[in-house]
Amino acid sequence: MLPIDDPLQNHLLAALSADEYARISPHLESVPLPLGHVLYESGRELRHVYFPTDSIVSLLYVMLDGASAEVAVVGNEGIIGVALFMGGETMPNRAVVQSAGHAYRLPGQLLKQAFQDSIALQHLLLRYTQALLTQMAQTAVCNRHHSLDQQLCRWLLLSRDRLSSDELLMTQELIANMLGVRREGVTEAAGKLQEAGLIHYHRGRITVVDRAGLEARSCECYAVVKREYDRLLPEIADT
Amino acid sequence: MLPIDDPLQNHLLAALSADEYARISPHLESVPLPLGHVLYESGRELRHVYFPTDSIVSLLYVMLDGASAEVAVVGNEGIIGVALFMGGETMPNRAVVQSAGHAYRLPGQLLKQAFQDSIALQHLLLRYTQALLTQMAQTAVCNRHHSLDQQLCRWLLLSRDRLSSDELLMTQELIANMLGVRREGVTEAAGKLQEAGLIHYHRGRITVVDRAGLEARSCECYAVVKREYDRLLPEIADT
DNA sequence: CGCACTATGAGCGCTAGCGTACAGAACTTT
DNA sequence: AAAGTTCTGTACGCTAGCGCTCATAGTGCG
Repeated sequence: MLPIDDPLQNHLLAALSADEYARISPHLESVPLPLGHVLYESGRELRHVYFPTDSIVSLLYVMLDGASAEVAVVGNEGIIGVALFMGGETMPNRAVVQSAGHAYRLPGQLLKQAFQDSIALQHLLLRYTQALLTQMAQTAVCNRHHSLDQQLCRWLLLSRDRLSSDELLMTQELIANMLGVRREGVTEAAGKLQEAGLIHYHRGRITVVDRAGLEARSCECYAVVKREYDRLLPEIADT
Repeated sequence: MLPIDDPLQNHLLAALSADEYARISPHLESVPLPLGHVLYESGRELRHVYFPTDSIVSLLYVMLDGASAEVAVVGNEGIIGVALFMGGETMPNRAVVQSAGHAYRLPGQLLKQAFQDSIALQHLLLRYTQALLTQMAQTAVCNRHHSLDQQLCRWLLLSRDRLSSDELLMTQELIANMLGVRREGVTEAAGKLQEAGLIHYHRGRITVVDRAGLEARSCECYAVVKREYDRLLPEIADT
């Protein structure tokens, strides 16, 4: 059993060879990620990349009028800050902590260097980025075609997978912000799911009771994304 | 003035150094891309990558029930087949010709090799991929929050930019499929735009009359995406 | 214990876009 | 010229989700 806050809880870090890991591990720094904390602000310079361990971070776009929508979610399977090794340096999305926990961060320069020096790391990060690409594409599709009910199922499953726990600490208000819908809409949809015995929730604490039921009720988007993550990053498949 | 069908009409190819270009140009093969042609089918093996010159290709996800939604659009600023150098080999999106024209294709193996060998090419393609990432993210946001009117404006502008021509050959039916909406909805929205004097259309031929007007009527999504493309790929800025 | 705050529930009118059906107009083929 | 096909316009009832408002029930704190 790993300690509560171990870098290797992050699957990308865990997938590194002993050599690679030895090289960067001295520079890894543990940071607590409180709920709502903004890890990265749209368009800003990226100083560090973050490897979540037991936290979840949402990438969202915030519109001029303040409304927002999540475009992807990152947990211990991934990394925040792909723009660094992709060469763009910045990106137009905010990164917000959606489920409190921890992450390890690494100075951007070090990651860039490692990316150049190690083909294996490069391949790993690029495959992760492709998975992220798929997640974003599927979010677009889901936003277009699927009902709030279905989207909520997808979202709960994505969160559950990334925490490896059936208990999620998040209010309906927060979920509404992520999905870019009304809070009341989430209340209603969540009510139906509870009615159906798939989840149980109470004041900011959601428990997934029937995971298979959620999958059945979700749209295909969840499965498509999960399949791509599993295919592209076999080293992380566990849930 | 470039000849009608010159590889250098593709901005990525044009951005290569003389050396790099000399190395791959013997393997470039011109292919005509008729309207509706499926360049790549979801999940299939990728034999070639395609560099559009005077055509536009849509990446779309096709759902189990047959409904579809575009997740990104690629023209002469880009390349079809990022999954090859990203390491995933396949992706869950179909690539369909949305505006007829031509592209140059290159055997996948050759591109992979070139990607490994040339840092400059690598950086170029990764920056392009990041721009694509932004486009997908913004599509997700747009699908969530913006009206069909606004989305149509965005879409017309994206197409116009990629053709460098005010005349687009596409039916409302086609546009509806891309946007993932009803054909009647497009008829109505396009009617309003024509009413307002921004476009003129007639049986599959749309003319952008007032480009600035379209931008003003579009949501911020168009501008966000355009700004990122211009920033990440300065060598392509022309429109 | 009482008070303030936070999370959830519920109601109501409104609108965008859907599904469907049909009609006319323009272009193509014979 | 006639017939068929493709594209566009119009209409109508329907539903999901919005914006808003207010009520209730837990929770934490002085």
